[in-house]
Amino acid sequence: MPANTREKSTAEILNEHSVAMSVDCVVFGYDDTDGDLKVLLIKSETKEFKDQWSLLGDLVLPTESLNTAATRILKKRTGIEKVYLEQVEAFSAPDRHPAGRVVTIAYYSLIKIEDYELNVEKLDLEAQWHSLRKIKKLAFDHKDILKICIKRLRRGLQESPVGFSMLPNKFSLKQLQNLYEAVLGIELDRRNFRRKLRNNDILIELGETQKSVTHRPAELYAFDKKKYKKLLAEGKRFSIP
Amino acid sequence: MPANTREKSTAEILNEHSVAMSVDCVVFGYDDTDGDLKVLLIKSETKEFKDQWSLLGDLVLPTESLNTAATRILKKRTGIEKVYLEQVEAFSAPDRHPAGRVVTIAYYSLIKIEDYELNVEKLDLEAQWHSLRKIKKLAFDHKDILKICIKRLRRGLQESPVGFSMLPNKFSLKQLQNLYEAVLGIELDRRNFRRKLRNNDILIELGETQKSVTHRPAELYAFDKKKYKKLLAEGKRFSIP
DNA sequence: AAAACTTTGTGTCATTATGACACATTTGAA
DNA sequence: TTCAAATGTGTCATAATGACACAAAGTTTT
Repeated sequence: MPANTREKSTAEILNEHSVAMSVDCVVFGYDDTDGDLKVLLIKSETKEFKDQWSLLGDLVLPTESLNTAATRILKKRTGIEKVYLEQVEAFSAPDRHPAGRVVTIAYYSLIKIEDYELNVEKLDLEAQWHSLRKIKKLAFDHKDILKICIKRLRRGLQESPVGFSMLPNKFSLKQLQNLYEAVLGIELDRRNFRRKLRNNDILIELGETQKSVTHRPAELYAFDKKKYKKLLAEGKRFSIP
Repeated sequence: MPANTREKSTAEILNEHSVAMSVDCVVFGYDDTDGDLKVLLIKSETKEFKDQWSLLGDLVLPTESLNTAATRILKKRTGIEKVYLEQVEAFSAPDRHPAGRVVTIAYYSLIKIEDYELNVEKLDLEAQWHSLRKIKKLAFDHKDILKICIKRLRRGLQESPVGFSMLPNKFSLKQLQNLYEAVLGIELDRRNFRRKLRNNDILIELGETQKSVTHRPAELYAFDKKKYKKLLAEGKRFSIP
């Protein structure tokens, strides 16, 4: 790709074209206690955005891939190693960072809030969950990034079974529906939702029921990866609604 | 995002984390004469990939956004200014470029082959069209990039009316169907395809017909942006099939 | 001039997916 | 025992889809 020149070496040219790169992660979690989709945020460490909340990000090291950087950031900020992670988009407005040129690659990631909470004390984690609908302003262009990431999450949720990454391993269909409603921002008919799930056949009924509820307890299910692969192998696609 | 430190300035830190960035464009065109989806390629200018074909790319300048870089590359390589352009994904394997660290952002772009051909002589353009199904090997990781871009194009084609960017302003439904079949790699039923188009109501019948064909001439249509906006405003989505 | 050829253009029908909706079931609490 | 508050299931009308056959408009051939 470098233009042909007589004077400069390729290495010099690369060096002259260098810019700082960062990775910013939108970490989604679903809180069934209040039915809100939440995002992990930290207080910005950049003085220009003092006291403002920001996404979880860091500069990319010169020798690591972007996925590695994203994984590293998530490990550092949540203590969790294996997370659902998806690259979303590069944000590159030349003036997006006050200290200089920084191109950032946005990722979104899905974790179980309970997994994070387990690590908070042990690892002295500082990120906090914020309800999506309450987030007004963020540092840098992080609000834009968040917006795009939500779009992507919505799409993902409708055409692949990613939602389970935000639920406990055992969950009720009601919880699953709540999650879909929270993310998509629409109401779903319980009966139609359940029918759809039944037709897709990607869940396994655990034979257990919800405990300590003051009404009829719900059946608990788990996502069955094998069933899902089988569905894909048959050329079918998971889709909601 | 930069870590807090006592010694180094933020500018220094950014500098130490700098890497070269490039933009690589997959330029798609549809050739109705042979029914093939094609891609513009040039001979690689990097000595390690001498005589190999490569995507249209360049290093990103320190002050331009990625979209600006992509537009600049397309202008230079095709002479066309207003093109359909979509950012796809960042490719960041640390060893993907032999001369050093270069993270590349892939774009795909749709143009009319005829528009390109109009400029070839005038601007002495060197890129050439290659049938997708004949491309075996490309420089760098460009084959991987191409693969991902095709996926994205397929998705785009099914859920938004982007195909028209690769057709002449006046086209027959047969041409449109050929394009869909070429891109998606599947056969479509003519009657069902036309019904779908009719239901989406985004075309305008021009009242003209195909000329100099040895059989019944086809009606010519144009894509109607207003109709499409109206469709979206009604909350409906364009989809094929 | 008529017949043959080639491709465009349209309609029907069975099947499947969707959206709207009502009632029975299971638990704990009163 | 009854009540309250959920979970869980079935039906029906409508819309979307896939499979399919025949008529229409040109050109070429005879």
